[in-house]
Amino acid sequence: MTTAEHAAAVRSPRRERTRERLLDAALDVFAEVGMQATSIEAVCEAAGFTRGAFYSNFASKEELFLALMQRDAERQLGTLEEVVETIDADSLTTPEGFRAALGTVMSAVRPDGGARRQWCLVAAEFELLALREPDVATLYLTEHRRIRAEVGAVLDRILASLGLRLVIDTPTAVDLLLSAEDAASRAALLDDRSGDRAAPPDRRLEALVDLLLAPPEPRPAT
Amino acid sequence: MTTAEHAAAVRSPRRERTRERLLDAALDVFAEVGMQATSIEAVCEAAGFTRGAFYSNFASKEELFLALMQRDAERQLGTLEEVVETIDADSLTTPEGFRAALGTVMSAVRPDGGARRQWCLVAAEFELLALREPDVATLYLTEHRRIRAEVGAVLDRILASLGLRLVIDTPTAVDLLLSAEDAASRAALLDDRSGDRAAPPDRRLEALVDLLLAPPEPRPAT
DNA sequence: TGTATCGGATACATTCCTGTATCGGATACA
DNA sequence: TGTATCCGATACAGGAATGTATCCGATACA
Repeated sequence: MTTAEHAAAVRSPRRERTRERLLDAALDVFAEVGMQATSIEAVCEAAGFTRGAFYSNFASKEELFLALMQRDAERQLGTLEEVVETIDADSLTTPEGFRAALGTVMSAVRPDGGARRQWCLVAAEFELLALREPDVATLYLTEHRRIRAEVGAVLDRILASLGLRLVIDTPTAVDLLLSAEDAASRAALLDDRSGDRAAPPDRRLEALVDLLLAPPEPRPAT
Repeated sequence: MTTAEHAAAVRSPRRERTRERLLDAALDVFAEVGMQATSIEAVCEAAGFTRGAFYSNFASKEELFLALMQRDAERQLGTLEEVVETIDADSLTTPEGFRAALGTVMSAVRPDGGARRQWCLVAAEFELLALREPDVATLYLTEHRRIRAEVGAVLDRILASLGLRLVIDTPTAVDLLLSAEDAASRAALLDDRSGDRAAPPDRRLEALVDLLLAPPEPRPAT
């Protein structure tokens, strides 16, 4: 603990490098076998260090995990802001533009490609940890509120430039969008993992966007 | 392993009782500290047994966990069917009736009260396990498909008796409803855990129902 | 290039958990 | 009530991960 406080204070380039390597390795290993199931030893081995290096940088496995979450949250917010620039460049005039822009935003918030799986798994574990430990809960919440606020602001800007407003308030819409996105990502990974190649594509997000944007009147049954 | 296969075959009342007690204890402990973090020893202690009892009933901690998930899935489907009976008794003629009936269905699928927290935590861990191990994934998926199918059937019946149909297809609507419900539950637990008493109530589900049921035209910005 | 400091490696003691083999008491049935 | 069977308790051996104390080599700076 004293060691870790020391490490937090002193910032040498060498320290920073091994911290990064440890965090990268942790992401891999945590995603593969789960954070609870991974030993500190396993992370160190994956990073090419011994436990000595670990204990001179982190006090515990949980501290490492939280550091990882924080780092990646920063990165996400960064890419989100980058993407927002891109959107501003477009001239948004049609609902199609809205859909495209929203898709861009969502894919910025939730990474894709190989990192998507890792992100999904580790984020789920972060939430799980937050559901149990109050300290982690507040950390998790503040982080997520930042992202939700950012997405909400972007959404508002897009809508304003389109001259539209949604049926429901923006924060709730953002909640719905993000939770649908998360659920859809996990469902896709589940289908993939179960070897179910014939799984139907997930229509959740598109359907939700349709509902939010251009909802027709309910029709009598045919 | 041989022991467990034996146990699976033989069904004495005594065995059944200790199995139940072990499962109940497992639910408590798993929910409290997480399934990976709990030792078999801890479950046995909570159940008032020693590890000898455990190993004569289950082969591994994972087998125990899966048995628990299966038992509670059965129970959920059971209560869901009970609730469906209740709904049929009502005379559904108004959209308000729809909202009320849908609420009943949702609360049947996702238990409330003290069990809600436990269910949330353990279900999240189940999903996480499924995201990693293919066997668990197929198990998880078949189970969830049963529930989704059941909820979808109920939804269709309700809509038919109202003479309405939704803007989007029922399966997608069910997916949206269930994932919104799950996300809202978790968010509520998170707020609770972080001690955030001033957290605004979650409007996700209501908003989604509104969107699904009586969506007005998008309005120009004021 | 010499040197002091920093940081990762090594070794060790400790703790906890697991799985199995065996024992003894409870239970069900005549 | 007697008895055979079943099942949970006990004891033991082995393994694995943790945290710490210490050491030594690399790095940065004069």
